[in-house]
Amino acid sequence: MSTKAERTTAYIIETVAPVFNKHGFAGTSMSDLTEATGLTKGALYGNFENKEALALAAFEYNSKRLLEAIDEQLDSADNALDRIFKLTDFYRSYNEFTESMGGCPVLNVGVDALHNNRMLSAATKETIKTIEGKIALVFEKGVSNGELRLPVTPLQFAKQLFTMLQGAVSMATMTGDRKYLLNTVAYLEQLIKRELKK
Amino acid sequence: MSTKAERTTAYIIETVAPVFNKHGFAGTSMSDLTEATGLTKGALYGNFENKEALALAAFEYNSKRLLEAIDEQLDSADNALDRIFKLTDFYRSYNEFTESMGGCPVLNVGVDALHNNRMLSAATKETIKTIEGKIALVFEKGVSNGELRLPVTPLQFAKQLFTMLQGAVSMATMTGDRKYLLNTVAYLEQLIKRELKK
DNA sequence: CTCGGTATATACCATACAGTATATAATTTT
DNA sequence: AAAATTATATACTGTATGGTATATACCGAG
Repeated sequence: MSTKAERTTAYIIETVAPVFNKHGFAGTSMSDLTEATGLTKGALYGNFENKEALALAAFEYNSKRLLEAIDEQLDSADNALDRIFKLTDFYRSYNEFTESMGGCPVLNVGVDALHNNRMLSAATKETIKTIEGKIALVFEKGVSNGELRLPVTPLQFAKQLFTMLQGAVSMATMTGDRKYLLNTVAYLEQLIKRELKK
Repeated sequence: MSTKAERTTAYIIETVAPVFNKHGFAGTSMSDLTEATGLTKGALYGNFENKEALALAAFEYNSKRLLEAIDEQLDSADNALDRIFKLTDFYRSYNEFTESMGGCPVLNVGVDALHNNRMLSAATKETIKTIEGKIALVFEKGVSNGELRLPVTPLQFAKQLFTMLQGAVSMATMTGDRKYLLNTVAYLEQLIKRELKK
């Protein structure tokens, strides 16, 4: 079993993650975090070197949760097309899924950190690459086993798909209107059926 | 001619706009702004009530510039399809266009302000609505004069188009890779040609 | 159950923050 | 060009900031 200290560290990360994600790095103060956790600065600084390390751990936590959810979708079918459909369908309720994180970590941290924090910005770029890679892999297999055809390379198509999904995420986030997600996914599904099905 | 005071106010807004857009509301300090403008707090507070009023004026300035650029595209052809193509082509170099603003104001402020500033958040929502409306109007005319057909309502299609464009903007911004813009626009152009041309 | 180590709380530091009162300088108006 | 007005600079608040030193409480091993 995990030691008390480890559980405290984990508790801090979980609790702090949505706060950072919602209010950004500069918009989150250490006292916001003591308030959210019910702990004191001594506890926070005993477990993390500084504010940046905390923010990074918080993002990595959210990012990991997202990547695991995406993996779950992409592994829950036995053919490429259905895997992609699982993924697109997942995005229909993406807002609900990311609610406990304080919103989409890729979008929020990606935009917040860009001109403000090198490490956080690099971390979001890495997450984006990882997601695109995961999607591309599914397309690749689908092509190599003759299940589907692509107008461009698998990675290229994966990037295009993810871009459209992130567009919907971005619009749904900014406006608070989930329809952007629903409509985009509906469009993508018919596009995939029409263009990729062999 | 404009009075000196008016010119100072305008100068402050212009100078401050990219700073706010890059670093966000909480990430921008009043001393960042005195530094950027070469003026003192006295001057800033003489022209604006507080930091929030400054940030709002800065966003409105960037937003207006963007809306004018979009109008310019949508007015520079005599048929609906070419107007839309002007717009999509504009997004190929959207990163360059928004560089002097410190990035896309809709994306940056929309994400930054969401959980942090009601007025700024409302202002971005308004800008989004305006842009979608402008695009929808072009589609509407194109339909009513028999130039093109749409699978959904004009506003619905405009929203879908803008969502995809903003997705590319978002990805290009976060990764620093312009290809997201180029590829998305290329895709959109062939989509429009194939689906809307009557 | 007690001791040694570790984790958290408290109290504190220097600095930066948004904002203000007032003095001084610059611009309009007459 | 002087007077009246307005705009900017300076000097200053009180508070919040990230971070630290140290005291205290807690936990786990013996």
